[in-house]
Amino acid sequence: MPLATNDVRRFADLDDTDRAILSELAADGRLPNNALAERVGVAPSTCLTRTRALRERGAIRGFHAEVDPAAVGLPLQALVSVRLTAHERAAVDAFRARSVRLPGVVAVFHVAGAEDYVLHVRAASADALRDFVLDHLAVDPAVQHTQTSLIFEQARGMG
Amino acid sequence: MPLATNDVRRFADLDDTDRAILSELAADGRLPNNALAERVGVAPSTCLTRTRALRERGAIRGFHAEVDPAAVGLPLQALVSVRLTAHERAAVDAFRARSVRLPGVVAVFHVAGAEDYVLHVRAASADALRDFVLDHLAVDPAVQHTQTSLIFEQARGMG
DNA sequence: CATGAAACGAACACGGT
DNA sequence: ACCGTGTTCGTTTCATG
Repeated sequence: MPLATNDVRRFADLDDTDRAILSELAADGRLPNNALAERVGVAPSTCLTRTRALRERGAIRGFHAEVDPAAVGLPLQALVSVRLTAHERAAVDAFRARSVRLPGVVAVFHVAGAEDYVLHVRAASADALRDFVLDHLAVDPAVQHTQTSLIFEQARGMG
Repeated sequence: MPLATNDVRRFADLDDTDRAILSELAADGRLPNNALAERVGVAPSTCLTRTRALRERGAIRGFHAEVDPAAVGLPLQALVSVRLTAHERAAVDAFRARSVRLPGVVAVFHVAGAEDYVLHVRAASADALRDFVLDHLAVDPAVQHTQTSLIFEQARGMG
């Protein structure tokens, strides 16, 4: 089946007000609607309509709390580069589907270049990180090679 | 001065209810307090107290809208590995402080291993991505080498 | 398509258990 | 500490320009 991933209309008709709303909500996802309306310079009800439209268009994918990894007992983070044995579509898609469900996986990047995937993972300890790689990746016949880089520090940009 | 980065009390006294709240809010940051209370099995006022405490403890760092990069005109994403020329603390910290303020930077990871930093960046086009690397990284005397890997697809895990 | 007013529902502070 | 209640405030809908 053909994949219609090119939704051009997405950012074709994006107002200045829309961009302002996205920017404000990216910075503070719990900003009340009336406060948001005042910041972007429209009436609250108008702002609500805009925000709902952005949600339904897919411009806003969702709202999430940013949780301190250490608070949930996962103080360690790592980037794990993964090279697959085969590169057909089925094998690649299957690996992505599997990896996103693994415990501790924050994000999965399918990348171009020498490596196929980069996994952003959290772990409770160095042992747990090692176990994660060995038990879930190294044993996977689809995985040819992995390289784990511990994250010393992470900082968020502004997009 | 010594750096007190080991705040053990952070997850020393974390209730089962607290963990449930964090999990729910990570999945849906706009979940109303009374609905959240029902899901975790406490009274709304209790739930509000818990949530506020988690915020002030730093367990919840903030709330953010997840915005589709394509919607804001930045359809391309990449992971840029950066190796620095010097590895003294001052140089490393300075680079992090600079890189998080660069336009299009989503996240900055200071990693162990062959590379020093991995930058998660967004760009409007291949040209814009090239310009970003050349204008902001290649010209930086603190940067020895970079390697850019285009992101084909990104998926979020469940933590 | 944006606006204002009116009904609805949630957030917040208090006193009680 | 947790819970129920009342007040305050934000959200949502509808009618209108």
